[in-house]
Amino acid sequence: MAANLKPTESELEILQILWEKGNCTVRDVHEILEKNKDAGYTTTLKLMQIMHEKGLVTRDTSAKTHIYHALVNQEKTQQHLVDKMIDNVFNGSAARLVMQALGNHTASKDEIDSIKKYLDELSNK
Amino acid sequence: MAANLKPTESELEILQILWEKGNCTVRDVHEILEKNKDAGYTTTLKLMQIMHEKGLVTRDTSAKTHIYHALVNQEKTQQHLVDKMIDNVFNGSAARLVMQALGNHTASKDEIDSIKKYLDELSNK
DNA sequence: ATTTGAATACGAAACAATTCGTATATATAA
DNA sequence: TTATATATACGAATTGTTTCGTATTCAAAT
Repeated sequence: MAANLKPTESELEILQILWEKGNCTVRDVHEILEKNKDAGYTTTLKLMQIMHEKGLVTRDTSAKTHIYHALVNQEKTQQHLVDKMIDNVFNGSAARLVMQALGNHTASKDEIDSIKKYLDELSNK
Repeated sequence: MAANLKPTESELEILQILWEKGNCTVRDVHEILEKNKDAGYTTTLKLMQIMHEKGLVTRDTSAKTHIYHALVNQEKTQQHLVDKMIDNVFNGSAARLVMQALGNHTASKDEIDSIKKYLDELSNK
């Protein structure tokens, strides 16, 4: 089953949690989600079941409480979404996206410095 | 009517054309869309009608053939989408998005230079 | 005047994403 | 052992997006 690189928004919220935590139960995920939005427990459960059907996550069902784990790669998924946005929203210009991203979103000095460093490495290749 | 800053994917495709061209008929838009995807004329028409209902575009209906014009601001829309992506996909880190955007998407030397210049201005403010 | 071509309007089907109610199983504490 | 709390499974309602068929209007060419 080919890994789906275009998760929906809800799926992405869940993936982010799984990427960070590694292994989670539905309840783990749900408790974190609840902080920012409100939806019932069974909604989260259903979403994660669908994600499993789609091959976005694996789960260990050996115990009563299942343990979920992200199956799609974080970087690849991010890359795919960024590429799509560059194409879809910025007419193919990565630079325009970058400036837009840094413009209003007040990156800290540290962040800006690390980006500069990164750019230097990039141009020296 | 509050301007909708979260256009759907199809709407975004149309907005991009309107942002670039300024004024367009449905046919203008449709002919450009057709190059990349295939969908019937009435599909494009319907989408643009819906966009009008939502307040994403205005149109001049004084002649038989209506003329459409984007009503939402390009930069604001882009900003909104980028912010959402930073939040949604990169856990709030603009820097991570920037690096991901520049990493694979091989920005040209010129682009990289202009980004550097931009960053310098940013840190001197 | 009639035909033809191109435009809009509108409804509805097809598809996708989200939400939640209810049934059922299972472990644990009383 | 029974009650309770917590899990999963599953179906279905709801909402949003996309697509297109068909009806109608209007202008221009014949």
